[in-house]
Amino acid sequence: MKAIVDCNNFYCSCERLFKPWLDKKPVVVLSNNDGCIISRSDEAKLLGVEMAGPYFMAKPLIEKHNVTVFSSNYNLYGDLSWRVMETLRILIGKKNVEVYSVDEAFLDLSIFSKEELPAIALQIRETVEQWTGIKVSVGVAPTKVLAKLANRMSKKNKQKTNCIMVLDTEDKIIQALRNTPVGDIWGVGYQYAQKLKEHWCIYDALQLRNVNEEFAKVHLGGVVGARLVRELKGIASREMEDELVNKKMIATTRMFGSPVSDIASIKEAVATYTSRAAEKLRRQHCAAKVISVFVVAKEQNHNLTFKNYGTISSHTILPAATSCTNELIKPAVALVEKLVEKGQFYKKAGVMLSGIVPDASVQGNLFQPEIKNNGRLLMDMIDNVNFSQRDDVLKFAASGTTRDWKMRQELRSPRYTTRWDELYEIH
DNA sequence: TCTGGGGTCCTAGGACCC
DNA sequence: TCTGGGGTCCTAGGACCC
Repeated sequence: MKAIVDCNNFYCSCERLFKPWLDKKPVVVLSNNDGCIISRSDEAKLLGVEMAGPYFMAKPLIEKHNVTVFSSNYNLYGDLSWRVMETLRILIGKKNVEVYSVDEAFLDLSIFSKEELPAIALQIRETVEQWTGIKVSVGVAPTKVLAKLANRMSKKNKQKTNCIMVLDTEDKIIQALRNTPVGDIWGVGYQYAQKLKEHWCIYDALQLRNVNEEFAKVHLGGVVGARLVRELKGIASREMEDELVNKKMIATTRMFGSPVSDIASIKEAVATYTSRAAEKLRRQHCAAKVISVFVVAKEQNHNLTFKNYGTISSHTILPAATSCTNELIKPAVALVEKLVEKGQFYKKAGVMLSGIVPDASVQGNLFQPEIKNNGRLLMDMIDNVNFSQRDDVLKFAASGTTRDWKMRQELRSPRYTTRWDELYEIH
């Protein structure tokens, strides 16, 4: 059996932890640039504040009901996430925990007997809350997809379920599937849900479970769909994954605080993103062979959908994989030069690193037979200083000093647990 | 001049997730 | 005026090879 542990309204819970007077009060957390709403407390949900809705549209409702609003504070969330995951690792063993996202982890519970599972689930929920202050929900079932489904149910009626749902019999599973709309299954997104309903009158999870694998293969994205249907049937087809797998792509992308047309500013932004991406790369002890840059033009025509419009990108293949910021900034800035048009306003830019290899195995080439790693020592030093002092004490000149393009983040709370000068104080 | 079958590798793009 | 950021996996199709 498998479980998924999911933190309830995670970002909101993190904020409340240090502001207990917000308990039972409506709270929301905004995305970067204070663009849209990415976490809501139960009270905010009840008021009808939409998930992923633009902040400016929800603002009247938010002000009317006195909802407390925060900009996202990823330092805080990241640290609390680590505490939750560490608690899980202590409780059921490092090997049996797969961190799936900042607020979710899968657990392999096959070391326990079926009879023990409800008690184990309860112990997990209580211990995490006691040790970290974060409330979690636990869903238990034979497969990951069914565990996700159980978790969803546990959250639906918290009084009744106590945030725990164990689907350990065929009857319970069938009942659960029947009550789950097809679009709420993990792995069925908007497109597939529409298609299933319109073309084949498949509305709930039980109906989807009863299709044959061929159908799933043809209509739900090949082997992915076939696996999904097997999982619904209770046949585990998404196994626990090894952690510590290195990322195959590393991206740093941001909206600008307001549209920018000045090419020098865009270069600064891209240089800054490159530094950040290179840090991530070094943290996993890797080097990258390909760097891509994209910019997104500001819409000029409101009939166009805001997403994906006006994105242009280009990439450079480096002579040898590297993780040195300076070696990456140079091609990145050259790409900006190539992409950006004079007079055009841009609202977003990003840097992506791919062709990622462990840095122990960096391949030289004919013209650059020997990879000198002096740069790496310098980089480590910079990373250490930036980590122990504060972000970007040391940075490359190309990143600029004024940063007019920086995103808005007007409502961020202190980084209580990761900065000495922002430590929580009791008076 | 015209012509097969089988394979690999790479990239772009689509779908999904939180 | 104002709509996030960071990932994954898979497939189709083109280039190239024997």
